[in-house]
Amino acid sequence: MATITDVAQAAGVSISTVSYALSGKRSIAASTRQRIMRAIDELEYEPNAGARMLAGARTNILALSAPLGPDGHLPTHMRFVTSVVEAARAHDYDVLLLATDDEVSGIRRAASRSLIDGVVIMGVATVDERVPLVRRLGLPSAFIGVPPGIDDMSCIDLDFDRAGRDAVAMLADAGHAAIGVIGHPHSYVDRDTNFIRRFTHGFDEECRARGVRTATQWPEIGRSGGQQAYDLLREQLPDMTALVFHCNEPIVEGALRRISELGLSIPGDLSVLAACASYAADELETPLSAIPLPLDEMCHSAVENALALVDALGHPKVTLIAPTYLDRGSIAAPKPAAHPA
Amino acid sequence: MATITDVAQAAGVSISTVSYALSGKRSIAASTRQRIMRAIDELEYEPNAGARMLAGARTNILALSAPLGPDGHLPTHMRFVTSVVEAARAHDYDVLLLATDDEVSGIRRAASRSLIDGVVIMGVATVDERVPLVRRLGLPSAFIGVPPGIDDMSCIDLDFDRAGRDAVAMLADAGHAAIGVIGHPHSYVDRDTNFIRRFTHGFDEECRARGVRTATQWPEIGRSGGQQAYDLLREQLPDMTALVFHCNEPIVEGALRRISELGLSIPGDLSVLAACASYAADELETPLSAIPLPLDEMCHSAVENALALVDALGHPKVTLIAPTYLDRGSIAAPKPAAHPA
DNA sequence: GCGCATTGTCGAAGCGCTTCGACGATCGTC
DNA sequence: GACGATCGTCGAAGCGCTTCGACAATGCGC
Repeated sequence: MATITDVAQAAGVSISTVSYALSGKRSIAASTRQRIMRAIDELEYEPNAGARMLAGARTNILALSAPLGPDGHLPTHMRFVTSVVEAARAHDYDVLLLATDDEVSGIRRAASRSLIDGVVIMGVATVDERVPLVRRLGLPSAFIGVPPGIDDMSCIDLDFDRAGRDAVAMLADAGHAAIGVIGHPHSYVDRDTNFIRRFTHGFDEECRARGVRTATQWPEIGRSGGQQAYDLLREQLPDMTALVFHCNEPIVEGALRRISELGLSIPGDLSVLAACASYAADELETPLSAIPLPLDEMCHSAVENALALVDALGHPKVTLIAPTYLDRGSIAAPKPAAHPA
Repeated sequence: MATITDVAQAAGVSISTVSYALSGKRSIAASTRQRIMRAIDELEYEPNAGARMLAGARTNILALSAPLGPDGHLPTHMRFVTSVVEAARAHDYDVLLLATDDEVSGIRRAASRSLIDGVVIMGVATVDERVPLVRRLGLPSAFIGVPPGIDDMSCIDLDFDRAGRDAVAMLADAGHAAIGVIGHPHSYVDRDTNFIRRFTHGFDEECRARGVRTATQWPEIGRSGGQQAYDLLREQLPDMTALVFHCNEPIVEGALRRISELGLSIPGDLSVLAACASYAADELETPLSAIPLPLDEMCHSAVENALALVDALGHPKVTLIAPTYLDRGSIAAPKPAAHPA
């Protein structure tokens, strides 16, 4: 392993000159810089991480606090994790993965050891212990998700409220007067997960404003949960002509299967919208029109937010990403005066 | 942030005494040790990671090289990642996640910066560039998976060859003479993924030894791939009475759906075995008997292997975990002289 | 020409810890 | 009593880097 001293000797300068050439914090003559860079290439020099951390108080490591509970949706989780790693790499940052159940102790440990420059926090609960922790630590932090009532933190999220409204508007504009919702597993709801509340709030408000009748089922996890939820919805809302999925793909698949078993066609008999979909709604057996979850954009923004705070260039801000719409033909006007579902 | 100097002052000893009390590398009087530990508690001291790395050449970070290709199975991947993180935590190690496409540069970077003590490598291809890299770097490395012809590395894996043999034996013992296989997506096979070759080798050898006829389909990714694979298998092996899945759950689900559509019952008309299942085969619509992938055991062993090499306590070894069997009633004797599938 | 600002480079200090070498006190054996 | 081993603790060096303060040379404006 070549050290900075080796590079300095090879380039015929002092080690501080090498350090400045790398950091750009002082002017270096072009010819000197070239000599140094050549020496670095030839010696395959990589700065020692421990020395950099100790001397410069910058580690180039972000923690990702990504607790995976027993009911977590693995594909979505993995997508988030991967996207954060990619975004961090673009800034020469590595990601230390904190995936244990007790994420508070993970953050505390890594921060207290001065091992991380900042943290990206996902899986944000309504009352999230990580908020006061990072506040107390003064740790540059970026949330993927918005804990309610928090405005002194950097948060990025889809505008779930808007998404709920848009979902209703879209279906109401197509003529639907009775819209069912299959939501996330009730275990998420029991945990008072904030994004669900925001979506539901927007959805319900828009229904009220437009005189649309609605009912929601919070299913069990898994395909059978989706099937049962659809059956229950049909009882609750017998004239339902449109269905909104605000849940992940196993539930969606279960419900779609049930719809198919009942001989209902999409969108002929039932219009379907996948709202805030983290999955590829076009790869389902029936491709669904969707309001997609802008997962990559969220992750990239979260990393930018965290690094802005690390560099003291930014201040905490809450950013909501406007929902978009992907039309895959699963929405149409309801059949006249029929009771299709 | 309290430093070791603060602790030493509070305990009335030198900083080297504090260091020895923490490391246990020199004898410390019990009363002195107590004074020190009390000071550590009161000051909430955590050692500075950079200083430890620089002074002691031990980082307490393992890298996890976990490349996720475009056809990767996200749930399985996430399970592996989580399990490695958990295993590392048990040894007070954190995990640096290298999930970028070019995993060779990730390992090289982290090692060259002396940022990691070792690396756990998953997603092992038959010809894997990471093998010569870690060999050249002399980096303590543990593979989840066995690159063929490699015996100077620490590898842990299920004994896929044995699993293939056991699958045949189990079904042949129940009386099946024609067994179909739905394997992993052909894109995996195109990549010459070694665990598939080992499973297939054991499977085919055991079929030959027992005079069992067999055919294999390598489907497209996804549910429809599973459905098509099953249909093709029925054409290839019209008297097929048993089916082995050696693939992940979307394909399994697609094939199971097709089986159900054809009005076939499991195990009455068709015996089914999930081989090397990384998913919870008991949570499928039809719970399947399975040879499970011992994912957690593999990950924990890999971490142990890596740390043994870090501590220079172990030498590279290849360990194959014997397959186990979970009976969930999806295997029975074939119907006499019928052509059920 | 003089003074000030900029460019370019240097040596030294020090970040927080680990570990080496040393020393004093105590104990056990001859 | 003398010697060697062990226990217990210390101060100093140094790990590889960043950054401070300083200095010399050069360029520009008055």
